Amino acid sequence: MNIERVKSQMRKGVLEYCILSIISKDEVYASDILQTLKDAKLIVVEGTLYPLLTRLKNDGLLNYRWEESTSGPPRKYYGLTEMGQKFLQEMDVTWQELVTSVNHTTSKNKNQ
Amino acid sequence: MNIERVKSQMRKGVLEYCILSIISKDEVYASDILQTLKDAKLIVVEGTLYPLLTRLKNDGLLNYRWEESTSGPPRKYYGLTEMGQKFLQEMDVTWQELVTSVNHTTSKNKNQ
DNA sequence: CCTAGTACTTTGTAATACAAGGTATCTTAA
DNA sequence: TTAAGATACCTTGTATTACAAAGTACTAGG
Repeated sequence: MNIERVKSQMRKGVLEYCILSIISKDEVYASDILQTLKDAKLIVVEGTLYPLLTRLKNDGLLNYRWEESTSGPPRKYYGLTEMGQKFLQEMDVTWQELVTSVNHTTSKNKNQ
Repeated sequence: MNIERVKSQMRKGVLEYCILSIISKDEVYASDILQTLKDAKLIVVEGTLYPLLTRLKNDGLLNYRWEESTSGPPRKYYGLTEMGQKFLQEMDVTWQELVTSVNHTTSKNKNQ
């Protein structure tokens, strides 16, 4: 048991939410997403992200288009589907509710 | 893919944190914890909680004492060890950092 | 071509939440 | 005294999924 495992656990739950949110702002490809998450200290590795993107696509929340790159192989640029946008809105609510619940449960005041 | 799965996912990451926090406020037994979590809309079932309490105890974060009940079999009342208290403090920080990271990542403003 | 860099994919493993069922203890009431 | 119901704790099997590590494929530059 160490704090890193806890951090990893907490991250898991919000990964999909953060990824959908990142994609909602701009068409991006995997490396962009990794960099954005890294900047936000939400560390994720390739082997986690790629299967997750595939899953979200198969669930109809994402779509993508191939785009040529001037510095390597072509990239998959992801965007939100209409369904993805609706889902993201629900996740916004879910996240806010979770924050409220956790802050309430963990508040120092015993009788709350 | 449905929003319930997402909620469940998000809950997972903070379960240990909430449970340690609940125990830090008062000596409680499993049913107390379940009720507190339920009140906070952090639904958990027995089959999840018991193994988790055992794990936290084996990791040295919790201890317990048996106490007779006037309305059924004896109960295990859990308390935090010194190590558990320290760990809880680290989790407080970890949770705050996560909230900051997620809110940052999912803010509507593209350039933040 | 060969090497280095970039991008995407796959495979195996470990962790763990949950559903469902099980065991043990205690109280109550006939 | 015993059967039924309630309470409390525990176990097993399954599915999900993050991660590490290794693999495949494409491009550019010398």
